[in-house]
Amino acid sequence: METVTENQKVRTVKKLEKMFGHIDFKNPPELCPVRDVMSVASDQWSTLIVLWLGYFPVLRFNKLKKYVYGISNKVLSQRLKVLEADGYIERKAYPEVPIRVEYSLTDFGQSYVEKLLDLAEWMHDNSPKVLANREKYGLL
Amino acid sequence: METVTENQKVRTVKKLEKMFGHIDFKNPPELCPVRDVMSVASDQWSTLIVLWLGYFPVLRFNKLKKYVYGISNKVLSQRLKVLEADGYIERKAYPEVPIRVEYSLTDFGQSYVEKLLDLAEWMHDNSPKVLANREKYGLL
DNA sequence: CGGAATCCCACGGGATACTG
DNA sequence: CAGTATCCCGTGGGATTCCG
Repeated sequence: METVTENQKVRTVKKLEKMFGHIDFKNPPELCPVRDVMSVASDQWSTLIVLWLGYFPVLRFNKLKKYVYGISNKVLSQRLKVLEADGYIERKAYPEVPIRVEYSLTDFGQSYVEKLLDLAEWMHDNSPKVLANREKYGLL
Repeated sequence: METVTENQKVRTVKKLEKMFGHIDFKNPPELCPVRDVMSVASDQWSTLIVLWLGYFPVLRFNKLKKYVYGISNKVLSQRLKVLEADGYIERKAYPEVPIRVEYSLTDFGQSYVEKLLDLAEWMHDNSPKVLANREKYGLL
């Protein structure tokens, strides 16, 4: 059970002040990190990909597809491209026959995984609570 | 610049082991917290809603719609319902005319915001790096 | 004011087949 | 093996209207 102190709340507000305080809603802000950057990396499939690459230091396309079960070829290669472009992962192709391609986290991606994993762990620990809520809510 | 030590990596793997280690890919796992719970709360619109409710202790529908600019009525009320069902937020309706409805974080939601904010801050701090990567990647 | 309802379209994304 | 290309479908979600 996590109790939230008033002090924590105040600190939270302060942080959010820095992130959101300056936004002018008349003129849509140029660029919002949460919208533009975080939404990409925190997409449902991308998070799974990144987490699995945090688990195994290096993975090939089809392994990844197996672990991130349910993902299609199209979406997987799409997400991999974006994650590479944004600097989270690295792609190494070996010109053998048949070709071999290895994906791994960059240092940047590794530090992202640490953060993401904090959240994932919290979700993991609290999912029973959420599911209980859901059910209770459904019964009303 | 964040350097990732080998020790950190090892701890990361250990955590992921606990979360993912037991999964059997032949039979799709019953329920995965990251897929089922996290994906809901970490949806792009939901994160923005939750963060704004961390900023302002209580918000009404139209205020929320203003802050989470770009969101439609439909999606906003949809997300609010889900967030309420999952226990992150609380909805209070005052039977005045015209009716007034106030949304706020539950204690549970507040503790979620703390976690989410950690990630958002990291994104905020690192978005320049990501955007630089993106551009460089685009030029190749 | 806070939504629910309706309509409608774009496009995200699944399945399959094909290629370097 | 690692994707790309194609096709096709479902639905998420935007705009608008209406109701309590």
